[in-house]
Amino acid sequence: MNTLAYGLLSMLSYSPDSGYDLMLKLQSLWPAKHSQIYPLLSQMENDGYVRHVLVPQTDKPDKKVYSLTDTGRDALRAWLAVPASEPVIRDELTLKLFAMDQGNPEDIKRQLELRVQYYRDRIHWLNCKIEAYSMKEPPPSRGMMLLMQRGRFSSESDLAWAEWALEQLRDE
Amino acid sequence: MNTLAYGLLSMLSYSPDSGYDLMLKLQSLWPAKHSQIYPLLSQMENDGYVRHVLVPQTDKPDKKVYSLTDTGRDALRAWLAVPASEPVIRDELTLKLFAMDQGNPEDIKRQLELRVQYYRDRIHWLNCKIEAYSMKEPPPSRGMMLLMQRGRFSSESDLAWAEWALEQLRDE
DNA sequence: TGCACATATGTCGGTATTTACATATAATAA
DNA sequence: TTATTATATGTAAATACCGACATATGTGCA
Repeated sequence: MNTLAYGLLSMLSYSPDSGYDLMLKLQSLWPAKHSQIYPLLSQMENDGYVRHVLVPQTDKPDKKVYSLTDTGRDALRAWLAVPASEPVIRDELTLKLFAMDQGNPEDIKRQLELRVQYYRDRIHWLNCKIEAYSMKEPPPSRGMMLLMQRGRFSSESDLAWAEWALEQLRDE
Repeated sequence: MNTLAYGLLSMLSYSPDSGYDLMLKLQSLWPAKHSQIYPLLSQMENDGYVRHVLVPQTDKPDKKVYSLTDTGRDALRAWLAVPASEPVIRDELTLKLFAMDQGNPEDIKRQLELRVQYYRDRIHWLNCKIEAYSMKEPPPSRGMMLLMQRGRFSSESDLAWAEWALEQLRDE
């Protein structure tokens, strides 16, 4: 039971779901490919944390819908009580900025511009999501709201930094 | 040559350094354990990107000091020109917030408080580092300043969010 | 009809990363 | 004296993660 496994349990605590959809929904919280998700779900089922039923579909391929077992819900509860480990951020751009004196300034500027666009897109996506959720009945969970606000906070701050950094570089 | 390897080349582009010190200095940019650094440095030396000399010390154990070769500097320059991949953030706390309705609210609050302290410490550490650098002669590289400012931006924003989130939870 | 694409699940091989095991030197504190 | 800590380097085993390969269904478009 690694962090990804608890991420799956967390998702399933809301509602049963297929591996495919779990994979899509997890991307913003704990990115993982389907090749990591599917075997992990089998293993978790083998260990008794989840179970699945086959759901036939007419408009799409059939799917396996997983749900929490009591064991799974207990494991989730226990995990929630232990302090979260520190966040890890891996961003190649920080390394390139660090070494930028060795390269072409234009290349670095182009990469910062790409990053500015990345953050703008992210903010737009978040705003759409927040709007969609605010229309929902019943209103989404507290945790969900906290997370979406966090996305806003940090994306706005990252965007502000990237734009500021670009100005710094243009001034030279 | 993976991202970590380019991180090492980036560090070495400033000055020759030991594997041990490279490991320490990389923690804030691309975290890695010594067990990953040492074999990678050997391999990079084998491939001609770096070379090392043995430096005896009297107050500490002897060390291997690595430096860039011309091949290494060329590789670094080429890497700087290709667009950086998107950042990856892995934070267990986001998953726990997402699933918090399943657990004890007090546990979540405690973890948010720990995180508030984490960001405060980080900001303090960054401020010390920025002050230390601003006294240096000659002044540090542009990239270094951009990175330290980024650390400030995002830590302040994360701190603000964590404190806001705690208030939200206390209000219930 | 053929093609591309989203949905859906899976395996395999390789790379990246961590944890644990191992060793050695020098300073410092108990 | 002994223990601990920081410095310094390394290996081995296990885990986490990714990219490629593989297959199949249903939709929409040319």
